[in-house]
Amino acid sequence: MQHNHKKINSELNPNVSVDCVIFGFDLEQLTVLLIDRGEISSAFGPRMALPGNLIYDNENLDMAANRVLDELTGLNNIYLEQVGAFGDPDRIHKESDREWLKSIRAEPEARVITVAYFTLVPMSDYKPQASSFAKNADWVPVSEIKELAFDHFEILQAAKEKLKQKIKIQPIGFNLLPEKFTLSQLHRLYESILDKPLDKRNFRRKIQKLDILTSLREKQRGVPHKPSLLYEFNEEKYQELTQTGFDNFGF
Amino acid sequence: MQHNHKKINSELNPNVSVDCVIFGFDLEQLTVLLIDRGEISSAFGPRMALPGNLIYDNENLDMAANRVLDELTGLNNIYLEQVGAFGDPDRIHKESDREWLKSIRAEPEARVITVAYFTLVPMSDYKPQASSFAKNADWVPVSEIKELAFDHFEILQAAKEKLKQKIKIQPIGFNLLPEKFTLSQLHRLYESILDKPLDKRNFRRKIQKLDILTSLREKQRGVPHKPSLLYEFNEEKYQELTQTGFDNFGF
DNA sequence: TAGCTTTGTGTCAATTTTACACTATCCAAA
DNA sequence: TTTGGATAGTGTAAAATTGACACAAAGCTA
Repeated sequence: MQHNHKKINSELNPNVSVDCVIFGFDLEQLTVLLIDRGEISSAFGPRMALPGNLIYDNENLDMAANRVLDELTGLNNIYLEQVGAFGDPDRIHKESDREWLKSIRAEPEARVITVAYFTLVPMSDYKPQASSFAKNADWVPVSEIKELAFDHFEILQAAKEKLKQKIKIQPIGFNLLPEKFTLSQLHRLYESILDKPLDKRNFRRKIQKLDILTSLREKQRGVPHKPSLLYEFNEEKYQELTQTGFDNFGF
Repeated sequence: MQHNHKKINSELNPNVSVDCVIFGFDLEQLTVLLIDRGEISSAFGPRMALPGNLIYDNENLDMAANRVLDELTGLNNIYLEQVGAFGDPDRIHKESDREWLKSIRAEPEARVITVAYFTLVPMSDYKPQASSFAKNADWVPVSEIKELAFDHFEILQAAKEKLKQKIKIQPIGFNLLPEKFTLSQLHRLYESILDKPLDKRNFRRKIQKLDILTSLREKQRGVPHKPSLLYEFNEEKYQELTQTGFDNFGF
């Protein structure tokens, strides 16, 4: 698959990269989009990594993050929020990482600081397509991730932390479910992100009070238990809310 | 443009800098530590800037921030927290900034992304001493700052925002007052940071409930009004609190 | 000693939080 | 067709928190 980007008249900046932590939700658990670097000749070490790469010298960081994400996974036009900068001098110098970098970078030994970004997307709308040096790109449950290339595991932890904070302040996470969803799914989503159990009744009460869900007259079908009512997310009310601002959405 | 990135100890990395937003409180208002770049030959433009400079190629970001802060202002050994990365390709290319950079940098035209840090310190404990390219270093009330060098004004805004968030989650700000302080001073501090009035009685109630203040048997002296009781900050209880974690300290 | 300035204090109503258990509905298997 | 398994859906009462609000006390100064 070919990507068509605006032509960029510049060279790569050997010292600065971006990495993207794209969270999704498979209705069971929180997932994150990873690329597979493939078998790394002689070395062992994690094959999986966050999608990321060097920036161009004349490109701003947000755009670089979007470009890199697109190049590696085919996801494009996504609002990304910064996690922070990671700049340990030897963050990319584990033996296996080094070996891999030699195969893809002009200056594999250069000091690189990276700026990490994150966001949430509805998994169903985004089917990753690996290209460039990504041998594969796919959603992986966060709970299954034990190690990643470079310092990407650390970056992932930081992104999770940001996410926890953010969900207490903004009703994100709705746009991460399919168009029609159940309150239980939303409930599970919040529990996945906050990583702790939430009382069912209290959760439902609180969410409903936000008044950003519209209940459809439609039920789940084909489930081997009492079917749930389906809900839709009300974008309009949501916009209203974020305008007014609300500090008070903690669990 | 040529970059030279051999791993020589103590070579400056031309593409990455750090900037520090050090907040203080003069018992009246929130202040921030700025350096004065002095008269910039022909150009006009803001003279004041956040203390910041390029990192060394083998130095991690946190240490770089501390080193640079020390070099420019004499403040050292301070815990700094990241604000984020700022990387607009022409963030340092206003005419007046350019001219100044020519006088202090080997590669004044290089693309530089900067990682900003912030913290709060008790002003009384830190007397800035300008050196290196800082002609002067001093505390300036945040409310008086209208413009700064480079994108530093934008960085300052972002740091203020972080600070607002942080103070709602952690009882910072105590260590920013003198050892003995009054509740009114603490009250004013919170109002300065949150940039809105807080009800006196409710504020006092809420703060006291935290149980991290010990009331001294001592009064203010020499004030032309009813003297206030003095309080001390109880570090022990504070540690306990941050352990337990508390989500619930909003105003 | 009168006046100015800031400190310090309490209550009530409204809202929010927390803890907690049982019935209803669907599917599948017997 | 009945039964069992699974999840959905629902209400209340006690406790804690929030928000609004006004006046006397203490020190200084003129």
